[in-house]
Amino acid sequence: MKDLICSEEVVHKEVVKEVISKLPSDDIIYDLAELFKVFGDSTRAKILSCLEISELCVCDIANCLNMTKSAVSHQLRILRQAKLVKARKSGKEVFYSLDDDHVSMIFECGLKHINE
Amino acid sequence: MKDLICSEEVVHKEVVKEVISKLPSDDIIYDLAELFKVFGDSTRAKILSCLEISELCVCDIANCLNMTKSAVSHQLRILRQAKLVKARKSGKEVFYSLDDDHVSMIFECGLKHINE
DNA sequence: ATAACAGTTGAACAACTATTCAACTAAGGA
DNA sequence: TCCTTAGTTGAATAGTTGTTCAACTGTTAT
Repeated sequence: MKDLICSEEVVHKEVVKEVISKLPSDDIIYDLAELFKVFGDSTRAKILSCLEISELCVCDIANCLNMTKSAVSHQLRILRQAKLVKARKSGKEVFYSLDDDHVSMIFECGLKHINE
Repeated sequence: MKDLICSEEVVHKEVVKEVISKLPSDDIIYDLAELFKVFGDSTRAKILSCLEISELCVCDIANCLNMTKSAVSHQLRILRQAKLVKARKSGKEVFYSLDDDHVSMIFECGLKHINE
């Protein structure tokens, strides 16, 4: 990991120093990236879209997406760990719903960018 | 891909039908996931954070992150393709900056979720 | 011209991730 | 009690992805 020479000009050194001092902490950036990584899979994005419409059990989600319950369950675990969905057990079934309203907000932000 | 039996109850069938009809198109969800995937890597998140502070050349970004120019350049290509950053050539150097203000908005949304 | 530097690019490799499969738990109905 | 269904889980596999390395282009300075 060298190759970091860049120009030895003072201007560059000072800009770099300034940027580094203003940068958010590594932890925050890492957490942010981890959060967006969860949104960054179309299966999970689809699951979240479903849950924006209605609370659903695993089987119904699987039917909506034409996927196996197992595949859906694996993704739900990731969404649960990210605190994006919550589970409610009722008899044999487990109903999932969005854990807070940030999900819709984040989707909205993304859509604004996509629609130029 | 079977295993989709779920209960044969009418209620379930109707909910699934309703959700499917209200779901955004596959294309939109795919594009959304692709966008968030770009944010979902801490190197790229860091680069974007740097550019939120100041326009920077590749070498300076590499110095800020303590990475090689090559690694940074690869990530900048991804950010360019996602239309999140734009490039301006000046002599030997290429200066990068944020392409629009959605980047900051999306970061803000993410932070709100992280801070519970 | 030639040397030095900024940046890009493609191939290779290692690390990660999503889906499948099979085995399992738990709850309800016969 | 036994069978069926809903859901979860771990291991395996196939596909994806980030970094490194080496080679390359283009610009500036000597």
